Amino acid sequence: MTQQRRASMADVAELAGVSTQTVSRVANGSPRVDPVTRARVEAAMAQAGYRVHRAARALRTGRTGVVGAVVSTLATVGNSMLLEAVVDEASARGYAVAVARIGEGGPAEAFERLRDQGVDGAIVVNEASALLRQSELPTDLRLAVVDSPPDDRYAGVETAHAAGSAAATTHLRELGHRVIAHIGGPESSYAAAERERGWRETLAAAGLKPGALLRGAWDSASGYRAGLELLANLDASDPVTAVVVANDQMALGVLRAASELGILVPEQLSVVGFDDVADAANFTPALTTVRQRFDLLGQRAVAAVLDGAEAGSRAVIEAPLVVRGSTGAPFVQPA
Amino acid sequence: MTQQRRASMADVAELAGVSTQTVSRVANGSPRVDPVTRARVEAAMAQAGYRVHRAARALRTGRTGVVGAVVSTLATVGNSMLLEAVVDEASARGYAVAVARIGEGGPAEAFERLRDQGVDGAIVVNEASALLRQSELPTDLRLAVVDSPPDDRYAGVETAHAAGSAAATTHLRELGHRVIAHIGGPESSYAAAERERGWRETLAAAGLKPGALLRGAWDSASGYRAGLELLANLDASDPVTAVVVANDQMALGVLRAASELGILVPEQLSVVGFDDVADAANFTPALTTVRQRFDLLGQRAVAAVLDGAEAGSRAVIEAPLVVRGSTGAPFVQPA
DNA sequence: CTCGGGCGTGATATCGTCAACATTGGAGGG
DNA sequence: CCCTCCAATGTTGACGATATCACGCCCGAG
Repeated sequence: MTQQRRASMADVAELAGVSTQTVSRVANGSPRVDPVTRARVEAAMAQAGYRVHRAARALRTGRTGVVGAVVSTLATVGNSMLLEAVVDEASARGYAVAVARIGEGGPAEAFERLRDQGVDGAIVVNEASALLRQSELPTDLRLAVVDSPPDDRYAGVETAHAAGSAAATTHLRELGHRVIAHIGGPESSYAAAERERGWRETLAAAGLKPGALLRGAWDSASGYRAGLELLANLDASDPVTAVVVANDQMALGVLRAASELGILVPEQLSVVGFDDVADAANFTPALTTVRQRFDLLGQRAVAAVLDGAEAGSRAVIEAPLVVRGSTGAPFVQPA
Repeated sequence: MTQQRRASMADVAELAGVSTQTVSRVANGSPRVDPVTRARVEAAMAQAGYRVHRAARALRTGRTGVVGAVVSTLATVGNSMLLEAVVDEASARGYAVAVARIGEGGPAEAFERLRDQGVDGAIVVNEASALLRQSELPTDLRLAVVDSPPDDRYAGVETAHAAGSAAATTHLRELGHRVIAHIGGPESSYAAAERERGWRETLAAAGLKPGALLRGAWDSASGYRAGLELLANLDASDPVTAVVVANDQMALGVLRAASELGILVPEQLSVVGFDDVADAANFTPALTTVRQRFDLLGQRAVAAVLDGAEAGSRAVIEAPLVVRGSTGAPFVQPA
């Protein structure tokens, strides 16, 4: 099979005995084409192996059919899952996804690359809130930003962090826990702040004093360290019996810390995570956690960009609590 | 600031008092431009905020400046890290990366989307070997495939899986271990097969009989199950004292299994992983493992596509052993 | 002094598609 | 029966860049 020049509309038009304009109409699903003609054109397209030349179309229409995804790193599970969801949704809509990573040049450089590439819009993936503030946001680009504070320069999409965290806290309270601690994410993170708020406000509403508040950096090592610190003085007068952890990886670290200290989960300590990563059900014990619907987040983010959500709008994805084995009623010390 | 039409070469040309062709030459770094003229054109470009219209260029030249990345999932750390490296290297070369995920339609559909998009080449990320066999490979696309068997339809890039695994095995043997087991990855994986081979051949070369061989599915839960099975009959006549695990996540599961069974690592069992994920140094104990250089893999893969490596060529990235706390000399039972 | 050639630059045609307008033919109303 | 109108299709040109060729100019060799 010799490698031919790719077929153009002109080739198809000649094959089908119509004008290129009619081929164009068929290619774009215009209703103003006779069904018989349409069938003939479609047959010719198939025979010629025709496919639209997207660069030519982009040149003519000014739209490229590409959305950008701005990402700081793919090392965290959440970012990767979200990117995957964005790719899936964009693909389903016939769009391509171009990934731009925020590097040493900062977000401005990433946006620069995307604008250069001529994307039709861009999605900013997680944890870019701090970055966005210090940077010039492009005004000529449709922007959807995931998990960042409300801002009328872009359409926002976020998980119901506070509500999810509140559900976790309520779950613990209803089990009978009175001293509920929190291990949060980094201060720069909007998601972390919201999850902390859900915990704090739920306790306040129930008339309970908040337990200890520690912070980690999302990774399991920092969760482990925070866990050790939290559990160090368990024999105080008012010992913690439950902890809401801001993500699953840190919760894994807490489980390890408890295990090393000989503290039984959930008998002596109940632990709730956030994310519901793939392994969460396989932790020891299986982790009670708040599920993030990355698939929905990705869908809504893509929709916001492509369907033209207004800047300043917010879409919030619910985060259901998934109860597993790491939570239970507080252990009552035998008299 | 009113939103202007973006500047074209004609605008810049008029500003600088030259022809569009000269602007084009400056934009493309042609040497045949007088330095004075070049400076004038560059000033005009800056003033007009000019940037090349990539669709127009693509239409004329037939090259889009986009490389595709074909990926089955981003849920595994390795895939994500590799994608990140590919994005970085491609960006540095002025290329964009379009991500196509292998979905229900199989690899053919993913390639279809990329061809549709008009990419200049594509990189197939990890673990696609089984998929590739059953699928029509595009012949009109420059292809670099990571971690798949040699094939003269594409340029291959891979980690030195066997060598890395051999180094791990040798390390254990030199510590004095005689019964060294292996927990491998899925049978469909080329990387898993190579790592198993490194283990097996090293033992054979040393005149040792291979220990038990179990398999997992890369995730920590399957590593945990394999670990439990492996450690179930430790008091046999010839008990295993060390295990080479095919990746870090499964190694984490093994560590948990050992911990639950009260088996001390490394005193009673030495464990080696593969990957050197970010958390590996924070496992309990810190994990001895073989480091995968995803950054180099990504660079070489992009280079293979863009610099035109020949189909059938192979690039191999060395994988150094990182010794930490999970390996030690075998425990000698006191007489 | 003339001629060849390289260098910097410009003019023109073209890539494949689609928007806008033009054309055709037939149906339907007065 | 004619005129209007609309559906179906065609014609033309432009989107922005670059490949190609052509044009002066200057310099050095003969």
